[in-house]
Amino acid sequence: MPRRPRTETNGKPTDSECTILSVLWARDGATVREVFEELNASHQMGYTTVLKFMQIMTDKGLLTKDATVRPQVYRAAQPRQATQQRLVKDLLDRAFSGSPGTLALQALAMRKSAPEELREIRALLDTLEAPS
Amino acid sequence: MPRRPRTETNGKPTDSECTILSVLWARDGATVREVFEELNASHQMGYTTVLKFMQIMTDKGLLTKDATVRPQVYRAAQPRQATQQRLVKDLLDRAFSGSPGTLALQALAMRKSAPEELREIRALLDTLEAPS
DNA sequence: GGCGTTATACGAAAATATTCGTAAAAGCGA
DNA sequence: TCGCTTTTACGAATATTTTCGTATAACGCC
Repeated sequence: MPRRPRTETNGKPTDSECTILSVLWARDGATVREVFEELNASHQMGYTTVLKFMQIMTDKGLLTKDATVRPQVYRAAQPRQATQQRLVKDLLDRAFSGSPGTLALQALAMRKSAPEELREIRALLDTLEAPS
Repeated sequence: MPRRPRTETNGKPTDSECTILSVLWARDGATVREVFEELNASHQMGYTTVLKFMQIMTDKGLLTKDATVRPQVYRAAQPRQATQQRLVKDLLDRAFSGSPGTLALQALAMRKSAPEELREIRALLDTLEAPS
């Protein structure tokens, strides 16, 4: 008989949660309907499905909601970068032998990036390579 | 009454599957026991659990197994890079607004990378920046 | 060949994630 | 205020992932 509950949270938001967070990061506050409008276009997700996710995420502490305004406004509880950092760390450990360089290479090779970003990366490389 | 089966596979291996793939990528072929030994150290995962995963993954086409040798030997069915690519793409779309540069930056800022990798990245940046 | 050990197959419980229906609550005009 | 629309709350079916127990098969040795 199967057992062993194993309660271990890696703290990482699920795929769907990331999708929703992504929308919120780009807007700094949005109603369920607004999020729904955007997700319904790309993914096919019902209104109450989105609502439910946002409620669950609020319970988990991933979102905060302002209930003083009528259509309630939700916001990401954690800064974007902090969450992204967790996601990257997880992917790194799980599928890149913890090698950030390999991951960075794969990411850059994926699509063409903005020249601006490339310059930023170069700058970061400078600080990383020349510590002294 | 809840419905809507929704059968949509994003093709991405699950977290546990990635963990196992990671071990196989580093060895080019391993028995269940070998994978187990390694995972039991880091994560706490029972022997049959690992076995089951590897069987499921074989069914899914993620692994191949050589049943001609006695302790059967498993291998990743897809090249490492191809799978990593899929994972990166998914993360990119889901949490980085599709911006590879941002992801690369986060990855590099995470831990210190080998100087060698940094040079590789710089080289890649050169080809990306100076097309002509 | 018989026996103890290791390996594989099979099945299913438990935990988690995803999807909505439905009903109650809140707003809004007429 | 009454009825209609929009928003929230709640609960639950489904699907997916993770976890193993147990049973069977294969080996290795004596």
